[in-house]
Amino acid sequence: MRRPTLRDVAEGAGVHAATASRALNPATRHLVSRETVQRVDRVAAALGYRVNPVARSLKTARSASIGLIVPDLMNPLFPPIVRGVEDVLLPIGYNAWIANTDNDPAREAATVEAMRARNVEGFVLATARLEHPLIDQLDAADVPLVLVNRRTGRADVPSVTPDDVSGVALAMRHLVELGHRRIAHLAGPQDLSTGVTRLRAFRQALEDHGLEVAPERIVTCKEWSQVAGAEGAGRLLDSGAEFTAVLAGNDLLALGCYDALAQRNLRCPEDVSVVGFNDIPFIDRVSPPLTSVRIPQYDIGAEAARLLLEELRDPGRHPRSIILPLKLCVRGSTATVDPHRERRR
Amino acid sequence: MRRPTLRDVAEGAGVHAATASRALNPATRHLVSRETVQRVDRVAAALGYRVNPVARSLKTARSASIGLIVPDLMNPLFPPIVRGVEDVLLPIGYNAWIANTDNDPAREAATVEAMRARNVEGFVLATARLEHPLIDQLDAADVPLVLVNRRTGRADVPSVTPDDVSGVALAMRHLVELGHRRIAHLAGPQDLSTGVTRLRAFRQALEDHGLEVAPERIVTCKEWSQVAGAEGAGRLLDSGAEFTAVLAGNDLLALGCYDALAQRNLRCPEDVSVVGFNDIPFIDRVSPPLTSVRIPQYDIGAEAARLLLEELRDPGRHPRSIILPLKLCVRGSTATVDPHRERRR
DNA sequence: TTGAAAGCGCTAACAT
DNA sequence: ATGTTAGCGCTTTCAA
Repeated sequence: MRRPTLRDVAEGAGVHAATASRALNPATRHLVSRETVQRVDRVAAALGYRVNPVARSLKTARSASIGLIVPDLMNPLFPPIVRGVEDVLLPIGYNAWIANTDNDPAREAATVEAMRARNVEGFVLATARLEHPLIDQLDAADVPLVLVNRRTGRADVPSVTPDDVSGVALAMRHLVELGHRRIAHLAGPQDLSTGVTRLRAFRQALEDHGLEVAPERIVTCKEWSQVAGAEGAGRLLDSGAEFTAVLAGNDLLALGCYDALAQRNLRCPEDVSVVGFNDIPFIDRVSPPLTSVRIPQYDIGAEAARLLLEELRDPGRHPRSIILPLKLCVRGSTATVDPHRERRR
Repeated sequence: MRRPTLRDVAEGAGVHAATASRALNPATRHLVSRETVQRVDRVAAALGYRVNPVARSLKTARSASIGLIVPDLMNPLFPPIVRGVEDVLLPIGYNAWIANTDNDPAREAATVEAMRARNVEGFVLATARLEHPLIDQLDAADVPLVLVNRRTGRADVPSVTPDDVSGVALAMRHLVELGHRRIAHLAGPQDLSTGVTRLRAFRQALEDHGLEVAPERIVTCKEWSQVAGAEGAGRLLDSGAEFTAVLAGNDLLALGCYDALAQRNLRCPEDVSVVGFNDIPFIDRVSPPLTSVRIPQYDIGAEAARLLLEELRDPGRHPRSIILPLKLCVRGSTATVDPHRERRR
């Protein structure tokens, strides 16, 4: 009951293994006569033959699979991206091997190494930091690579990212239209492109609206998490800085901000308005309602997969990056604010 | 700049490749003299040698990796399970290849086949249905296997599951103590063990509390999703059945129930109380607050990984299954209910 | 159009 | 303690 090998098929069809190989491989099938192909196919089907991908991979140094590296599957932002990648790759016979790095560079390096050693043909990486030796190294080794959601500091690595600048502008316009004049920013990690870009766009938006850029209204969080958001918002609230609204770098930070407000018996949006970013699944169910900038997560994954496939098929091609448009999801009351109101102490 | 092979190391150390192989493999290192081991280690380090797992796998038919098959990564229940599995396996040098089946049996079969062909040594499966030919087949082929969260119809496949019966009992006791007497159940898919077990436990709990088991208060949902929950709750509400509380089969169904209630201008908990199951991440933030039964998702993953490792190390061993305890997370007002109140129409 | 032969990189049974 | 040899299952160049 051993799994049949190519030799078994070849013997059954009365041909040499090499011929059977050619007959079974769509790319070389044309080298074999019609009758032989049919005979081999029939025997293969009868025996239930399946090519051994390990042997094939040892020979060809390919694998019909790519690695998909995610920093944190518990962040609801990433599962839809995974799905987008899979939906493009699986139908054309590629496998996506998903791995979770838990934001740990060592774990990331180990996983990438393990996958490379297994001949994955490329990577979709959602873990990019601005300074990212591993990415530099992969790029230098000409490993096909597409970054999603975040970019690295270098411009020449292909990526698929949301249009954070426009997204922040949308969110800020919304707040300004509600009457807010003193707006704070709960910024994300400044070693990630998303954190930096959104902070920069925040400053730009203030200027565009003729508002003061007050450094004390900007607080940086160490990671994209609810806990870090609560900690950062706590610093902001306890600093005495004056503001009526907070633009959170993402939804998890916004949730943390909610925690910090509740802890200080401040109401939202009566005392402070909060706007989030990403519009993660289920965020439409939280209380108080959170207005958020929607990112096309599934499309980011799908586009990344397509970009990677292009790279695989045409290695010399000039690297491209894609920026996807965002839209604002307004939730909760849209009552305007007295711009002169003071935050309750 | 070719990746160094074992032969390169062997030549550099002046030994035969077989000796180098033995020296580098912890399991066979004792067969080689101390000096030779040192010399080989030094050369390997200098060259940056890494074993080629594809070649090793072709030879040994093993892979130091297992497959982790998840039905739907977008369901927040699963990422913590993934993490539990990884945290046990990675430190001992095993890789977990994660795959998402999107609840599609064909996709599941293809993924499992792809992984088996790559010599994964076992599976952690979170996709079990009660009737599940693929599981029967894997079990018949003696593929090491642990089911998580859900079980199949057969008792002899190892599994790690939550104690759904006790969980339902806790939830029902809570509702009864709040004064509810007519309690409905939004049941999950009846081809999954979780759906069936929770429904059965619901009936049992009614009897234990001396309450009537009214068939019109039980509605089955086709899948564990918010949409299916809204659809099921809609049927329940529109049927004219009388009830003051709903036990939802899981949190996603509970959220769907919220949608159905809101659509009909019914308030929660004033008109209908809802209790969920799983206590998924972020469910503590939804409005109105949802009481839910907490499942130790991370522990389920970790225990499953341990069970699988035992199977790998001791294949003949009698299969075990593990049931993990649950607890109730009460949220929102705990005001008691007039048992004679009528649901608003 | 097909066959022969070599080899991808490694391990393990056997021999020394 | 180390070397020899064979082979895991496949693809691919070369020859016929």
